[in-house]
Amino acid sequence: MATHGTRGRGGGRPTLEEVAARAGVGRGTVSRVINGSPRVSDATRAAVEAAVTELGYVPNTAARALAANRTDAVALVVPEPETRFFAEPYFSDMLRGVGAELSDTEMQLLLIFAGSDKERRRLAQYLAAHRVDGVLLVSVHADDPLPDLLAQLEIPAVISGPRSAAETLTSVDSDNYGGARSAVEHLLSRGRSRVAHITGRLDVYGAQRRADGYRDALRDLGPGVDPGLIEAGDFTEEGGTRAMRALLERRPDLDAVFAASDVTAAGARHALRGAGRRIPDDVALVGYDDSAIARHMDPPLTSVRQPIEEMGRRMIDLLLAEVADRRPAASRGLERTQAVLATELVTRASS
Amino acid sequence: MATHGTRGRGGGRPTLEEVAARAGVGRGTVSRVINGSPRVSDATRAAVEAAVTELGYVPNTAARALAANRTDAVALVVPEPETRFFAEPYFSDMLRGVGAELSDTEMQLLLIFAGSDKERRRLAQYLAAHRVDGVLLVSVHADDPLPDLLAQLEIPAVISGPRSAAETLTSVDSDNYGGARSAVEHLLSRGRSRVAHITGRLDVYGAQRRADGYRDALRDLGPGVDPGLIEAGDFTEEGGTRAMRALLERRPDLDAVFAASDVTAAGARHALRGAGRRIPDDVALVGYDDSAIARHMDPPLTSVRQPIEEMGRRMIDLLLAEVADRRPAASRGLERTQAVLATELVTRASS
DNA sequence: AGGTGCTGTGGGAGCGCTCCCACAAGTGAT
DNA sequence: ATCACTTGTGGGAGCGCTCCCACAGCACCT
Repeated sequence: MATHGTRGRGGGRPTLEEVAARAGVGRGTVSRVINGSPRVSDATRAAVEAAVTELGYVPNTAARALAANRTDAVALVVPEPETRFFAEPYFSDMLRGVGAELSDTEMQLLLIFAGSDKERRRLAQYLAAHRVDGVLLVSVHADDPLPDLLAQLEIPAVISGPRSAAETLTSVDSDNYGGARSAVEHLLSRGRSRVAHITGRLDVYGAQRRADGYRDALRDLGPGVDPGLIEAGDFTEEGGTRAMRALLERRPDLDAVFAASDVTAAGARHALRGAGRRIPDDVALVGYDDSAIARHMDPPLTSVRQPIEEMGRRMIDLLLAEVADRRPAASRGLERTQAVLATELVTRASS
Repeated sequence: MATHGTRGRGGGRPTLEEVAARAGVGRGTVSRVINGSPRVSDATRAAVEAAVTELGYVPNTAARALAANRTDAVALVVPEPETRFFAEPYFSDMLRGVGAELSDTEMQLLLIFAGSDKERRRLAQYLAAHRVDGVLLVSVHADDPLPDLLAQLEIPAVISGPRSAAETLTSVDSDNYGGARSAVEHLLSRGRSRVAHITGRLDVYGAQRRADGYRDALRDLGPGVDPGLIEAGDFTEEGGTRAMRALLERRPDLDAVFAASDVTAAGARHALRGAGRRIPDDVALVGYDDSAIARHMDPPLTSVRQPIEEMGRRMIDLLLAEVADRRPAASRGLERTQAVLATELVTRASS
């Protein structure tokens, strides 16, 4: 409203050039100060900083992005509808870790849902436009084309659960195999011998690894693997109930169940109650994730805790390193980075 | 690594200029096609579109932002820690509406939490850099400086619950007054005459309006207002319990309670049970929000439903209109826009 | 025939930065 | 004194767009 000059000049935000004039230095020098270059004398730096403060200078992100060819933003891509995102504490824990690690950075975090086909097309467009410097991928299914798209566009990316043992992307994972083993070992050590397993969706690598851990623990420390004690679930409550019913039908003498997720365990509990089995007296139950469900279940559920928040932090660390190198790990031709974080068994009344 | 030319040329993404050359037209014409200007002949448009497809051209957002001085992004700012965001279905419903409305747009949605002081400083910096074209504000307290900052920066903004009757920002709200009235009318029509009210945080305008609706309904249709039947709550469960105990002590003969939120009602229920009152036989209970809590309560809770998803949609509509006008509603000097959406009473067993 | 509009088009100027080359001034070895 | 480097600095050249002015071509009026 107070503007009048040549063409809106004066009312706008100060530019680098104006800061330079004010500080009595050149444009390049101001840029160096702003970007923390060490090649500036203390006196000059102080003068520039004063000018920045006086003018209330804030860099223009668009100009910087154009000139430097980077966006200072990374995306957390969730290939699920919003609903699941909110329903599962996994995501919120991850987000907390990511946000915490990013908070002492200039990086901006974008949260992108790609649940529907439409959203996925938008995302593809978005990535093609290189609107982010890097991508964090969580909960990706084995057949998802997203990782390949990212590789093709040469966008740095870190995936939270590898799609397979041959994952090419940099990945961060918790020790699903070890976590499952510790759960089964725990059950065996409590004197259970007929330990059943309700798996997760077996097209998810982590679910396979949990099943592997279950099998190996029984083979190494227990009575061996009985295929009749394994039933496929899908990480859902209904799946857990259905699988538990099938197991009870097939092996009515089972005395313990290791479920691939807490939600699955909740479903299993429902079927067990329906069949009149007491937990843990008749059947011990162990879940996976150590989510709120586990704590609030009746009886409270023994569960394998994953350090999800820390996984988020590690993912950002690795991603920022790749971004700093200006290209994805794969195209550097080096061995891939696969971080695996330890899990912890949280023992409660259900086992 | 396959690059060698002048300076990385050829390996990069195609530019407008290259598309223009390919289509045999000028740069300006391609720009017009990309931006859907009507001033292009059909033949030319087709040629350009073909070139775009062949080259796989995707506009460079940074360049566009710099030249056009807009970002094609709006932010949903949540002045709460992530935790609350995930805990309350309010936000996820809102997000769904916003996302849905935005999905046929080129606009990008950013989700920004500003719970801590540190986060708020970052946000201020972010807004000062004009990294978004507009802002959606939800759940803002009366003394929050954010709206003023936005006004000062002349950034279009829409707020989800006005801070007061004198709100200067464009706002979208549900009819708190009418919703409260309908709740009380419902209780009166069921033959209750000593209807108590546990308010929300009274520094939240919506909570004031609910209290107003409660009072007016009793004055107009019932036995009048008894101040002893009103107790301040704070939207929390503990607050509900505490307030309910105080009410029972003061007016042991009350026969109905209208709580300013479902969570508050859950707290009230706890106190009522503790005092041996049956719901609804002795005391009828009505909540507000129609959240998951209401459906799962025992007995299921009658509650006032707000059309949150639609509120999200309306907010985006209004915001995009302001953004299109290139300035906040306030600085256009016109009357402010205040959308108020109707609520709906969902009757269940608690009343 | 000359105006007076349109419509469609080309391309210059400029958005505010970063990158990098050029160069002055200082430092120390020869 | 000379050379070789290092340190700090200025400013040109661009990044890839949008905006807008200029202008050609054409229709339709006087």
